[in-house]
Amino acid sequence: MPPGNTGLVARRVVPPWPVAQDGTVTEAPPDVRADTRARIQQAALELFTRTGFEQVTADEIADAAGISRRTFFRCFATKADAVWGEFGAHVARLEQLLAATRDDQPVLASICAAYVEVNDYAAEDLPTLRQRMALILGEPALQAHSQVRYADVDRVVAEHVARRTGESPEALLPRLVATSTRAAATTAFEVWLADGTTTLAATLHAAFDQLALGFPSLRTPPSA
Amino acid sequence: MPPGNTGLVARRVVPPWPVAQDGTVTEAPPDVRADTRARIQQAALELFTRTGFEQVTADEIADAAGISRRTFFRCFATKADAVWGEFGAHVARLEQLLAATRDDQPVLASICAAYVEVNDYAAEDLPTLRQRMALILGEPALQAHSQVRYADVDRVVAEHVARRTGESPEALLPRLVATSTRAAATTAFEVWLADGTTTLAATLHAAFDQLALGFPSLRTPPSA
DNA sequence: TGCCGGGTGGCACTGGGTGTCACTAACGTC
DNA sequence: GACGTTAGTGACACCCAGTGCCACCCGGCA
Repeated sequence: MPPGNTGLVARRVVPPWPVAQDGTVTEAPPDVRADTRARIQQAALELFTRTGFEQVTADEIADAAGISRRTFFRCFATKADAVWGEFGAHVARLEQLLAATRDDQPVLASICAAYVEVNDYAAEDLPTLRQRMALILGEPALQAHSQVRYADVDRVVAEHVARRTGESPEALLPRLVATSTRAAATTAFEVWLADGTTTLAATLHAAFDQLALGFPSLRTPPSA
Repeated sequence: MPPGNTGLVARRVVPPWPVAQDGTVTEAPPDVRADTRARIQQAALELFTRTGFEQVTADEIADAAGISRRTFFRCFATKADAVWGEFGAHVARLEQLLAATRDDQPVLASICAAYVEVNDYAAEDLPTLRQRMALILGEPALQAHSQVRYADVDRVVAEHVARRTGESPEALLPRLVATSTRAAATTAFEVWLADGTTTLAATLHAAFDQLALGFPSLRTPPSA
């Protein structure tokens, strides 16, 4: 991912097969599909951020990425999916982390640690992450779509809780832990985005602490 | 709202202006728009439940409701909106209930009580509620759309918490309480729907208790 | 050389949603 | 009673997301 490419994305001039950013031609395209996917993602993120998700048509993204509209929809089932990087891989990683959890740790702590680790991005990737999350949390259409993606996360977390407690993944507690921890995670993301001075990890921990302690600061009514 | 009309909805035979279910013509239509809205809702709910949300076209709903496609989209901005009854009124009522809360009650208890009261349906309305919620929680497209509607709920709850704690509605705690209580509410709905033996109110209370106590059953690790 | 298979582009089609215009039924006014 | 006004409506054209289909191109392989 070339940094310093904040300007225009390649437009139509991109040759059919991958040329590295410095201009050298990679002789044997290792994975054509992955390269186009990446180019499309970059173009889409750029356009969405500049103009707004609804205002950008699939044709415009395709043009900017130097491919056809049809190819765009072959790489991403939905306009919205172009924003979600390799989210499936993230969910898989979350699942692995949860599976590797030691049983002597409280369940909520395990989940928190897994969330923190999955969202532990390198410093140079943070700008892209902010861009992505600002879109997902800000654009109504993407906010709606997110529910479908998060359903996978919830399923994974609920299954983990169910394993730990011996209940069914369909029972109240596992589901509730899954949905409320995800609520905590997304809220932490929102606050982190809006704030800008704190770490994502710190905000996640703060949110999970509140949740795990049952919102202690709310426990005592003003008791006038 | 005429009960006992579980059969087919009016199809095309409906005259341009309102005829009561028994056939008598109401001379002066009291509120044409509200009547068409109700007819559309009923037709949409019926068709969606029978065939699936994605499979039903706006034309089919319009036909079933005896109006034109254009009129359908004038009454409901979206196919999905036809499922959400008068949700705006529910949010407004939730807001009133929260505003009327006594300050000597713990915040979470107030929110729980408000949720329970807003969702306190008469026995004869429960079937429709189940139908509606089964669609919203089951159909991916509606599940996605729900996020947008719930954003209003979250805003209302966050503002209430902010008032009670003196924080900004944009701060972590108010947002977190809003999103996680909503998570609790929707999870309770899911479990209530799937179960069928419990009360919605009881399930809501159970979920809120877990949340308010910080998931006590998870607190102690197996401590082998 | 011919065959095969994957990535692609072009094209037509469905369906959600919108803007516009014309029609009609109330309603009030002169 | 003729007139303008207004709200609800239907018809039509349009944009755009997404899909199915087919033809093409190109690298690999017998």
